[in-house]
Amino acid sequence: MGITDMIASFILDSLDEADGVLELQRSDLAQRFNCVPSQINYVMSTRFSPERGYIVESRRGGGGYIRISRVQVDRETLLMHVINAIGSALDETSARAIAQNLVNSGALDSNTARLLTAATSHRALIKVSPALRDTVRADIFKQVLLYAV
Amino acid sequence: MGITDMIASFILDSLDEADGVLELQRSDLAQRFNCVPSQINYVMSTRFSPERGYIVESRRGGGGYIRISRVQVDRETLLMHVINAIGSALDETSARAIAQNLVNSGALDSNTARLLTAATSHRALIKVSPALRDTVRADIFKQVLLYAV
DNA sequence: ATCGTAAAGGTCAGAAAAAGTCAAAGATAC
DNA sequence: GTATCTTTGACTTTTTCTGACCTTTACGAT
Repeated sequence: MGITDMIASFILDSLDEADGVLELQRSDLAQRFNCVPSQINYVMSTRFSPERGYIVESRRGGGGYIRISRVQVDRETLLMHVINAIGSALDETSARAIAQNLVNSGALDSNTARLLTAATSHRALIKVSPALRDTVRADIFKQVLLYAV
Repeated sequence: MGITDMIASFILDSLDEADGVLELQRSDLAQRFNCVPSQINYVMSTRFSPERGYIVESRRGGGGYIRISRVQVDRETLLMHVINAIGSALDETSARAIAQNLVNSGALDSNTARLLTAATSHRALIKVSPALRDTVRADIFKQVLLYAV
């Protein structure tokens, strides 16, 4: 088993103990596993991505941290399907449609849907280059579903 | 938790007790937290800026003081003010702070704030080129606020 | 009134403490 | 063999903390 998987399983264990929310320091963790700090970033992006049902927040500077939270199982079941279905790009029309569907199926209240639609609207993303726009829209959409629903 | 956050939360508590207006002495506070006085200025400018909804006044010389007051305005005025104040770029830290402050002042419910924070998070915008990121964040933020009004 | 001094608070730049990025080198799997 | 996944480290950015030096104000002494 490589370092990445050891670190990942350590974090998984800690998450269990800590009831789903864990705050740690990148350099500590790196030291514990005897690897460079940037390895931790790799673990985060490959093992604790939103697609896998985790929220990762961090802060730099003195007293900085990395916080990992697991989304609730119930919610996970509810939303993972949608999040996975979205994939890596999402056009505006589909975004509206998905939001509307989530409202229809009771998974989203209509206010949230409205804001989600606003956040991923053409107007909000007008400055993003057209080539990237759908990708960014997908990221925002997924991030909001994970966090805010 | 670093000194800055301890001082900030001490002030927040005192503000609550004191009904929104608080007068204190820089050197006292510094002594209480065992730090240099200029640390207090740092706390003021990073945690109690007007952007975050506070007014800080002060006076030098004998009997000098620092007065911190929390501003209260009605929801729509506040939202519009914020929308206008945001300008064309917004970094992630400020976005979070503004959202939190809008919650504190009752202009946003915490669900909306979470959504807003998620939609404008670093992770949601990671694919946007760094040069554009703060601009796009500002656009999304304003767009969502407009629909939240 | 004026001046001097002590008692505040303000500024700014640099050091220190984190975390992030990215590309290249090394492994592994097929 | 080659494509994908890991590992590493040099460099960057953000945030906090500190101290040396500056400005403003109050209060007495003259």
